[in-house]
Amino acid sequence: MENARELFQIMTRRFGLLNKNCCSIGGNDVSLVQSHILYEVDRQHNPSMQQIAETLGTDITTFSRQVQSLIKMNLVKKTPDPQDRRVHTLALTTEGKFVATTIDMQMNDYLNEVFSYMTDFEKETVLHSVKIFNDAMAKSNKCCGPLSE
Amino acid sequence: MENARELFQIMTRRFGLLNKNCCSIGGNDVSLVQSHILYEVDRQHNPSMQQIAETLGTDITTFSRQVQSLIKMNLVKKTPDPQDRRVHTLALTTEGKFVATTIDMQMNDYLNEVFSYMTDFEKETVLHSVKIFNDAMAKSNKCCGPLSE
DNA sequence: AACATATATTTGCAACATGCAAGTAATACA
DNA sequence: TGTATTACTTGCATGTTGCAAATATATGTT
Repeated sequence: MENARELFQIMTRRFGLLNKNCCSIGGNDVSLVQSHILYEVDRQHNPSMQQIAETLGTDITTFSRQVQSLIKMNLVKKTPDPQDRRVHTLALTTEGKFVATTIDMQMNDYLNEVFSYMTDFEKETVLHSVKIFNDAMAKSNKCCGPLSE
Repeated sequence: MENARELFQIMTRRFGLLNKNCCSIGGNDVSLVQSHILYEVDRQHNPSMQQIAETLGTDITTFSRQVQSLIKMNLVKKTPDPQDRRVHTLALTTEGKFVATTIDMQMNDYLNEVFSYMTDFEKETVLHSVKIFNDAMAKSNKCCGPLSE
């Protein structure tokens, strides 16, 4: 387990598996993609469809349909922008906020469990490292564009 | 950007986007899932279908079909085990090895580019951190099982 | 040997996700 | 006014997914 790609490959796979499981809240069965949408809608302030789709690297047409599902599930609401009625801004409903918060808590619970196998110092080092790595990725131009933050 | 989940969410999303793009080698268009299969078949010694499917957390039926595609693309070969002819072991073809190696190189190139925005010390810290984190995840029982290594 | 049972893999099917091309609706600009 | 641009939605064709059921081989029991 020596090269960089190997380390990241394993990490992201495991993290992906985690995400896959832990997205059923109450009656709602939220897919991984949908949980990413909820996350970003929550994070950004009254984002437009385009903004979120671009952040997530999804085709806008696929995204449009995903949003339709989330609206049917009553987790997201879509409002035409009074300034420019072509754009539609997204927001979480009360239920959507609840679901997003619950997912967030579950993920943090899991991460804390993982951190419990480390010393406090290691935990801080890991968190700091991820931060450094994200910042570096954001600066990179070789791939994937800037993508928000 | 303060909580742990947030950091990991952003990181895995970006890394996922990266993976999405960089899997076209020569005439072969390899999907993300397929690149993970190539990676694991390469890593494990004459693995069975089940072994890889379980490592990757994919349903065996989906996996069976993915392998069929890879065989059609001439990247993987499947041999019935002489000891127990129910099990079929997987191996990369020469072309498959080439593709897997190329993907690996591309990913490492990208990672090195990302690392170029850090000091050497930071790079070492990040790699060490991912290693620690993977080990901790492997120990965790809350989710996702042990899953190889 | 004959039979039931267990295991490894494959196929049938139905649901869903994806992205391109083409459509609609609203704005901008000449 | 008319033409281009932008934001978003629908049609379609393709691909992925996983459950249930089928096949093929192995193992255990009588």
